[in-house]
Amino acid sequence: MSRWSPNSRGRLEQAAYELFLGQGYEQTTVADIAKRAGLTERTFFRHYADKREVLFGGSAALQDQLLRELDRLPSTLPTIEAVRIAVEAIASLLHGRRALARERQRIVAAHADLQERELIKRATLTAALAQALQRRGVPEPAASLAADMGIGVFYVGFGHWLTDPADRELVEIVHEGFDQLKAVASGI
Amino acid sequence: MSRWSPNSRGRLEQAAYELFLGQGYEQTTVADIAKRAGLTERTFFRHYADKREVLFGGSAALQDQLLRELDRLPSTLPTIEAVRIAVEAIASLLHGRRALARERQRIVAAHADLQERELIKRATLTAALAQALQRRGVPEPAASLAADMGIGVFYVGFGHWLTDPADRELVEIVHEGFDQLKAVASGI
DNA sequence: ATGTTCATGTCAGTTACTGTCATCACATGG
DNA sequence: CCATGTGATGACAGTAACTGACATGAACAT
Repeated sequence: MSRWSPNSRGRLEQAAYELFLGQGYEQTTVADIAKRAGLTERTFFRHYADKREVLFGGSAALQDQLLRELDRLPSTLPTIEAVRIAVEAIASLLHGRRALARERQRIVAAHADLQERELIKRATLTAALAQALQRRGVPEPAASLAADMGIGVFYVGFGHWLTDPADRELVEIVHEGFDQLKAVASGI
Repeated sequence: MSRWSPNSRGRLEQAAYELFLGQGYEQTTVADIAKRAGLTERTFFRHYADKREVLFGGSAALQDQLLRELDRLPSTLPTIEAVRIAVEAIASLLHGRRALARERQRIVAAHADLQERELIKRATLTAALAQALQRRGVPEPAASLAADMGIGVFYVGFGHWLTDPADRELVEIVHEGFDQLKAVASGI
């Protein structure tokens, strides 16, 4: 058997969530998190570049899925349709995780430095999408605009998904978001 | 005469710029900055919430000017025109400071944590503008959209201003940016 | 067997940031 | 002219985020 318990990264993430929710983000030290995960502080920083990053482990998966989905699509598709399908793919990734997402949102909303991190993740995602669209042959500035709109629709929908009392699925909300976007853009 | 030399905040800012440019942002400690300004580290943190903030002293002035200019304008003006005039007002605030802005940009571009701060400043500015527009009677989501567009035009123009070899004034660039925005929005 | 790799531990160090109290020029009011 | 704030700064100790360097030992390859 292995020298160390498996999935140390996941254990760190889980420990962090438990402590952040139980005693607050600021009141939780990295040493606390590591201890609860049965590891040392030094090892935490081998898995996460800094304390905030433990709350953003999912964004890499999101970006991967977005780009992979885009690659699967025929390049004959209109740009906005390709973006819609790719964004809906990452929306479906969050299926059944609304409670978790809400808890995470509560933590992030309460701390300015976490919001900073969220903004740069969004900017990175947008830039990656814009670049992928350019690789598909979409010229500038259409690629950047389409990326902005697509990620914008995703985040707006995400906010609704978290706060709306009705529990519609995020994919649905995002789908309708694109309908509305088209309506606004065509001046209806 | 006064017990302390005047303008300690300004001295801290100047010292910070000199050191950041001379020996790099990371290599410069807050103690270094304070010492060069003839103050102590503790006093630095009384003027700036953290080390990064010393590079963002101007954004408060920007926001003030933006909102003040907007208040001066008659509410009969179309929303986009009001936004244009207010944004052009803050663009004129940077007149003659291009060299300084370029140096600052070089520092910010090289450090992810500074970019995070820049993004949240932009988001704050956008939110403040959207709120001011709502106070003028602009309904949602038009207020938020107009704010996004206005600040977007400003930042895109700012980027061109810094990188373009031709030295057109920022106000001009921003003015034309709004023209282009209108053209794109009306489907030309 | 033997060497290598790789995730982790250990430990010492730096630096950003905070709380608390002292100091003392200046203003203000009597 | 004296007493009494007030406000910006200094002094100092402390916490916690983050880093560099080296050690360890199970797993794995040869």
